[in-house]
Amino acid sequence: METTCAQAAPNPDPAAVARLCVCFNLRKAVRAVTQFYDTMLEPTGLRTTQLTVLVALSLAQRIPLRRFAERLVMDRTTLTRNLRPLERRRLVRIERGPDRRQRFMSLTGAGRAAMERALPLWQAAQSRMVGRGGAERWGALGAGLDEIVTIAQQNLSAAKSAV
Amino acid sequence: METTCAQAAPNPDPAAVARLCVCFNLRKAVRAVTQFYDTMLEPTGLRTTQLTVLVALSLAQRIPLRRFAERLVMDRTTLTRNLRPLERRRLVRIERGPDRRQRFMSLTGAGRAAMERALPLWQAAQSRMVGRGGAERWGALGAGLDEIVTIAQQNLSAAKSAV
DNA sequence: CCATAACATGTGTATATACACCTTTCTCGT
DNA sequence: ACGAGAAAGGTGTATATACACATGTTATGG
Repeated sequence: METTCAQAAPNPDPAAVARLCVCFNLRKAVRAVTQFYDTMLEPTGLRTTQLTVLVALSLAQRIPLRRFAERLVMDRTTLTRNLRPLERRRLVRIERGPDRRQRFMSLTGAGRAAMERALPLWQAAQSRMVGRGGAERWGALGAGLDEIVTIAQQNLSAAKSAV
Repeated sequence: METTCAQAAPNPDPAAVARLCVCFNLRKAVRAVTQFYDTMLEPTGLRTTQLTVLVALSLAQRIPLRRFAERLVMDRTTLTRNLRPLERRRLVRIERGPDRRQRFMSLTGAGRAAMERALPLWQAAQSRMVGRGGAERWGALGAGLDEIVTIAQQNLSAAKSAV
């Protein structure tokens, strides 16, 4: 037998919200993990965010800012600001293309060298996170995260177009 | 047959780093998810981070700052700054206790009301993320995130004590 | 009782993140 | 060829995050 209709949905229980919220749990995890990776990378003077920019850039030489931001699932203007410290340290180079609106980014020699120096420390941090035999378990989690990115992006554009 | 020993470990392949890095994948996911939740919560004037602070505070009235920060896996000083906008809007109250070093935080009536107004919107966002029948799959992911927090914290203190 | 350590918190600074708005440059229809 | 709109990017502002350092407060050993 069903409840007799027309009850207003009650607000969710705050304890359940705290336990179940996808966003909260992800943010909590990212705080813990970023602190650890950043500590491990500290001798290189690079943060994890900066290393990932260098790594992604090493895979896509001379890419315009907008496409690079999309690839990183990062707001365009966030990428602009994140490049600032790397540019100051001459690890990345930004040049105009023939279409003078576009800016093309690429790694400098110093940038590639800094990345190479940092990779062993990244490997150490990564190994301690995934541990022995963690490959399968982390594989599932990584796939879940990829899926989450897709769903969140679909939901976001649905929410925006449903003005 | 094994390789003849004594090769220096080669640097990891940048493509593998980008694909496998726990920190990078988490941060990417958190960007996408936070954007979606924040968009859904936009009518309330609260961000997801702020809502989670209100929710957590509703579960722990009059808690000192340090303990609250630990519970959220958040740096103490980060919490101080995150409280600022909520305090300005009179959603949380901060008072000294008998031990005059401590600050006790608690929700105001307005804070509780703002939380109650935001919860339905949070529920809508959450439902769209976990989807139909997503409970089990998200359950596994949530457990994985909890585990990641534990491992990252253990690794962090190990790294810090191993000066 | 006082000096010192331990403790709780705030501040200065730097990066990470994204929205709203603006400027510059290109494209395309007429 | 020109003007409207699209496209690429930057800036102003606000929050989120955390480390190094500074301040005030309590506990504690002599």
